[in-house]
Amino acid sequence: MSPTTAARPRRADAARNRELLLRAAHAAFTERGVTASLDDVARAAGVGPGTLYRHFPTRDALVLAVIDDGLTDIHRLGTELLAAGDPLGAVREWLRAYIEQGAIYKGLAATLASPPSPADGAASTCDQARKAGAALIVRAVEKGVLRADVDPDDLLDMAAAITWVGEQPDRDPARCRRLLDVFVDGLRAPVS
Amino acid sequence: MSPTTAARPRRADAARNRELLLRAAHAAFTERGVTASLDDVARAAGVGPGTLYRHFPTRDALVLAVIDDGLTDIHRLGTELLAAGDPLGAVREWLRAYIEQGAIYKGLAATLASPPSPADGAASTCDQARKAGAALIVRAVEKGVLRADVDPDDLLDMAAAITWVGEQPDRDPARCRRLLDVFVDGLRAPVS
DNA sequence: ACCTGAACACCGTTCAAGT
DNA sequence: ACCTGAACACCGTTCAAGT
Repeated sequence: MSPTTAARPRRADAARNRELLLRAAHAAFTERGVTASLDDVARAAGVGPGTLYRHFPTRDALVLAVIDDGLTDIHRLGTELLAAGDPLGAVREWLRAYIEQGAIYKGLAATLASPPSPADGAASTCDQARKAGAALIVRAVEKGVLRADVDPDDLLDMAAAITWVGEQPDRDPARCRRLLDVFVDGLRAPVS
Repeated sequence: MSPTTAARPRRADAARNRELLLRAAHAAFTERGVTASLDDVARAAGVGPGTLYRHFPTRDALVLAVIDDGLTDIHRLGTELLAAGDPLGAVREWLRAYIEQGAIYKGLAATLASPPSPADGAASTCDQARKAGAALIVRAVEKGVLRADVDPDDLLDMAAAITWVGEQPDRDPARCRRLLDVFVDGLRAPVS
């Protein structure tokens, strides 16, 4: 699926360069995190730095374009879970997927927490994904399985924050899963 | 109080340069966050870049030296709260202070969460502060006011993560306080 | 319409020369 | 023992020239 954050190039060579850049960026981000040198990315893609900037005017634009498919998956998962039952389990499962998505590149948590709004005013894929998660949280609160004082944005921020914890040195993925479980558990409505 | 992370210079001009660097770094970090240019810091202090590196071999060393007094305060607060009663309130108050300390410079959360261990093997001021907090958490668990599955390191990580949330664009301090309250509330032992 | 790559500014880090 | 500042490598970003 094509990202909503960047126009699809019309010329064949431009489309090809875009694809090469995305592949090179994925490799570089995987190895060195989202702060990887953009010069290196351009070199690995076999294009000049100017071409990279033409396709992706900011680092965040490149990062979000690279994970666009993943964010689409998160969005779809959210709508599917909303259609099914189990409001609390849905929140848990979606948050887990959101956190896992953030864990693929070091430094990604900040971009997920504050995705730059696209210039055209449309909602970015990241925004759409987060909205799907927020809808699940709202339902869980309305159904009375999450505490009434839970704010969807707060919960999304905390999920990104847990991803951030996983980016720190010497934290294993198990710690993030445990943090999420402990956290969601603490937000369950008391069975009064 | 002198930091444990760097040797105190013997010569008067060296001690003075160290002080000038700390002041300049504080100003730069306040304005631009902990990623402020070290060249700028050296220039503002009126010394060459080599002098900065001689006093503070890494950026983290400089950052931790600048906030050393603040960390000492956090440490002292921890020991005082441990001597007094109210195990749950003590944890809450200490975490609030820890989070506020992390909020003084943008980007500080990561350093607080993973302070580099000093070469001499001694505990850094940051380590000592965190240990004081961990002791409060352990007591609260033992007294049965926090859930038994709460791990001190997990809680310290979550506090740093909340600080990190506050570093993101468009999050006001009220959000961090609310996050901490919601979080600690969720970790309270059920009054069975 | 798009690409190239030189050019510029900036930054981190080291180190030879100095006092 | 400590300082200076030149030097080097690297990176982000722009833009004139090209196709």
